[in-house]
Amino acid sequence: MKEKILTALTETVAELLNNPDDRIKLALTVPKDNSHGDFSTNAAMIIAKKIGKNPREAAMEIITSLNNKLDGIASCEIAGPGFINFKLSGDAGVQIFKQLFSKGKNIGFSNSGNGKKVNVEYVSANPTGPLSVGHGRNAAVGDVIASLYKAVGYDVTREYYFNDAGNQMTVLAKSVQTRYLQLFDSDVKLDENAYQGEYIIDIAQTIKDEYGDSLKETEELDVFKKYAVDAMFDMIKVSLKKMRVEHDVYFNERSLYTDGKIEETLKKIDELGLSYEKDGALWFKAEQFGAEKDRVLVKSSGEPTYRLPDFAYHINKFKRGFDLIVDIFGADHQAQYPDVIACMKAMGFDEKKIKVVIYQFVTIVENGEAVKMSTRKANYITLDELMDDVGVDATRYFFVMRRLGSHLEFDIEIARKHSLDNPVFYVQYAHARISSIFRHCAETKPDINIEDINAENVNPELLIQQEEQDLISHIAQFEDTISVAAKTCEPHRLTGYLEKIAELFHRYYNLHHVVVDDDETTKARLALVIMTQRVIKNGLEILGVTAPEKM
RNA sequence: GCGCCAGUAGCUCAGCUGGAUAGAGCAUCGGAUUUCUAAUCCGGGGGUCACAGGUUCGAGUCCUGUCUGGCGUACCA
Repeated sequence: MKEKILTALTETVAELLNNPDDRIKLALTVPKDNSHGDFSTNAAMIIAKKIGKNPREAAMEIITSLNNKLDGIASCEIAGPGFINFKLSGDAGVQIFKQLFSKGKNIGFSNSGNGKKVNVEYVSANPTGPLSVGHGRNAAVGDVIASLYKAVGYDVTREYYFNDAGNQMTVLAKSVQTRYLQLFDSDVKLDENAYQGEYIIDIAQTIKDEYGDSLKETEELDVFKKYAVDAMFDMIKVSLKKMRVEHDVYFNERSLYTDGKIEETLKKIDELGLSYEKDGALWFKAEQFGAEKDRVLVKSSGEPTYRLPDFAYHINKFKRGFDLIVDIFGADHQAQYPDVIACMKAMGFDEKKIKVVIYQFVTIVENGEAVKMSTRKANYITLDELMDDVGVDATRYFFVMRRLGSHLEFDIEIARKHSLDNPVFYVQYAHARISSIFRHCAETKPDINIEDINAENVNPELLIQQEEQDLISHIAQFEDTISVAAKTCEPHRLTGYLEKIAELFHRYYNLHHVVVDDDETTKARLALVIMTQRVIKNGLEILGVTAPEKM
C-alpha cells in the first residue's frame, strides 16, 4: 500500500515539475498523531518553491492530479504548513489486517537479506578472567544484531575471536604460578601487575591437587598457562551459555600463525609497499591512510602486535566469502579499525563490507557512585553476578535498550530490586496477559477455538475502537522496524518498538474486553490480540528474552 | 594538541532518512478493580533540546565555532 502511494506520488510530482528525471526525495510516513491520517507526505512543501506556489496551493495541485490514480484511499487532506494526509478506506484497512494476520507466526520476519552471508563477531574476550559487565553489553548487542540479521533473511555466522598466547597470557600464567607457590609459602608476594582475582587461587589449587609440589622449582610456565586458559574458557563458556549466547565458530588467533597466514599477510603488505623497517621494528604506513603516525606491525623483539593478526583475520573472513562482516567492540578499541579497513582496501577487498559497531562503556553505579572497573584488580562485578542478581532476561534487555552511542548506566541498586519499573517485565506482562485472555476464552466460550481463527473467518471491520486501530497500525510497522534495526545495527529500536506495542495493548486491555457477548466481535478481537502476541513473542525471541504465558 | 562518541524534564533515557503541539519510565501529586492478571490504566505539575551563529518553507535532528564529559591517540589487546 505504502509503495503504491509513493509511486503514484512520485509520478505526480514529476509531472508537475515537468521534469521526470528530477528525482526528489519524498517522504511518506506514518504520522505520530493518528488524527493526521494513515500516511502523510511532505511532497507539497518540497516542490512549492520550484513551481512558484505556496505549499498549500502546491498540495492542492498534487491532490487534483493524483485523484484518479489511487484506489483504497478514502480521503486526502491538506494540513498544517502543507502536509498531505491520506486516510485509507475501510476496505484497505481490512486488507492490511488480513495480510498481517496471514503471516502467522512469521510476522515481522522477511527475506530482504536473501541468504547473503554475514559474519558477526562479538564477545571475543581473551581468556584472562571472568566476563565483566562490559563484555555483557558486547555479548547482548552482538547476539541481538546477529538475530536481527537472521530475521531479515541473512545466513548468519556468530563468531568468537580469541588470543590465548602473548604477553597477557604470560602475565596470567605468572599470576597462577605465584598463587601456586603461595600455597606452600605464604610469604611469596604477588606482583603488582598480576591478575588478582580469587579465581586465580582456585586454578592454583587445582594444579596443586594434581601435581603436588613438583612444580615448585620449575621455570617453565606452560602447565600454568594451560590450566589457566582452560579454566578461563570454561568459565567464559558457562557464562555465555547462561546468557543464551552461542557461537558457531571459535577462531583462535594462533591458528593464523600455524597456517602461515601471518607470514603471507606480511608478504602481501610488503609487496604493496605498505611497510618498512625502522628501529628494528616493522612499521605499517598508516599515515598514508590518514592516521597521525605510522604503526608498528612487528616489534623489535620479533613479536607481532595485535594489528598484524587483525589484518590476517579479516583477510580470512573475506576469503570465507562473507557479504557482510560485522565487528562489535567497545569504545576502547576504536583505534584499531581504521588500520584494518585501510589495509583491506589496499589489498583489493571491498572494505564497505566491513561494518564496525562501537558501543560506549557501561558504567556500574552502586550507592550513587560509579564503580571503577579493572580486570587486573578484580574489583569489578562479573557478568555472572549480574545475571544472578537481575535474571538473564533483564540483563540482556538492559544491555540493548539504549542507543549504542550513549553510555549505559547500570544502577546495581535498581537492578537488584527485581524492580517493577523494569521495561522487560512490562513487555513480558503484555504477552502473559494475552495468554490469560486465551485461557479465559477457552473456559467461557468453548465454541470458539483459538487455533481455528484465521484471516478469512474473522471480520476485521468489527475492530472499530481507536485503540484497536492504533494497535493494528503499529503492528503493521513491525517488519519495517526489524529491518531498519538490522540494517542500522541498532537493537534499541526493537526494544522501543516492543514497549510501544505493549503500551498500546495495556491501554486497550484496560478499556475494552476481548471476550464479549458477541461471538463475531470476540473473534475479531482475538485475532487482533493473537497478532499482538505473535509480534511480542517474535520480538522477544530476537532479543533472546523469554515470553512467558504466565507471570 | 589531534581523533571518535556524547550533552534533551529532578534522575535514567527515546526522538527513524530535517516535519505538524519535543516524548516515555522513575520520582512527585490526584484518580480507576462487582468485569479476560492493578507487574496495568487515566489525569496534573515539571523543558532556553549545553551555548552562539549559519543553512531553509521548517532545525533537538544538518554545517561552523565554543564549553563540558567519556574513550582513544603503545614496539598492550
